[in-house]
Amino acid sequence: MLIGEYIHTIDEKNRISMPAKFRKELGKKIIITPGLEKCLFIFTLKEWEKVSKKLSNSNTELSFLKADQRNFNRYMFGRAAEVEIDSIGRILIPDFLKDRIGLKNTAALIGVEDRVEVWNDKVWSQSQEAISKQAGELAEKLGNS
Amino acid sequence: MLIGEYIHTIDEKNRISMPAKFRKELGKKIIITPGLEKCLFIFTLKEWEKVSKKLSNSNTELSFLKADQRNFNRYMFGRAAEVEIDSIGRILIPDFLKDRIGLKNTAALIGVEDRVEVWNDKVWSQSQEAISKQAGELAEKLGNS
DNA sequence: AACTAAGTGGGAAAAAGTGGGAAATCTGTG
DNA sequence: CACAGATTTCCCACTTTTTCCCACTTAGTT
Repeated sequence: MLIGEYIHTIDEKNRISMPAKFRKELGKKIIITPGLEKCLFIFTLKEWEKVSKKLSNSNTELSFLKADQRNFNRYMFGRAAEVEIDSIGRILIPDFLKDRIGLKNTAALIGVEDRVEVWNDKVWSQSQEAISKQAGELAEKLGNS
Repeated sequence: MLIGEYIHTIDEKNRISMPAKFRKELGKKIIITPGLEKCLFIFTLKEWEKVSKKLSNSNTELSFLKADQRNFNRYMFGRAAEVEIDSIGRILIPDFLKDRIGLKNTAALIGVEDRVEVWNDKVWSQSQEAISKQAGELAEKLGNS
């Protein structure tokens, strides 16, 4: 399971090292896609298979949302990239994804169960502050559903 | 069952020793997460499995499609850490968790049935005073529900 | 007072993260 | 098609952080 928060730097060559604790689970190749909210999602190949299968199959359940579905899939698939992890655990983030979330020198790498999220570190800490305040509320809400 | 209150110091390397009475039950590895209210939760791996299963409904659907779910998972998983207990019973508290609850030199370790809570010792004693005053009231409330 | 167990502190080795050079590849131009 | 310049890839090296192990101190027990 991928958990925890790590702040790493992005060097001039656009490289960023994956936290050592994530490497075993991530394997050698990963899929990086634009995420929801201002972040990127990183999936293992295995997880990506699951995700893409579910996204494409959900037509059956969500047929009334077809146009939305198409657009969402364009969003997720169209900008996804397969990226290799180098011998010492670093990846290259494509420029178009970097720009999308305003990455500059440092990024926050967040393990969220079955994916890694990449955030501008400042945006991350701000959004966490906001979320921590709501956490109790959210917990109750999810607890009831 | 984990019970009791212990005040321990946190050294310059961010280490804190688990009370000897907790060690057998905690095992070799634990999960430490932000708690609700201003404390951290420490779970055994077994307990964490239960907790995380309840938190994510990733078996049934994609965990990232609902905004509330995303945010709560970021909070619970993103700021969790799997931590080993060293040969003499100490753990390392990640900085981002330490900061969150304002830990400095000493912490209160509280056994609460199936988890351990970590508090800033001063915050703990204050909140205890407050709670003891309400305890009777709280009991009635819970008895009625 | 000696012994044991629990908690605290610190040094040395190992690992993780960061930076940078050189070879290889790509791009565009004459 | 050859070449220069730029970009990418691969590898090595440095620095910082983490991990592992050992030793000291305190408190409670016999």
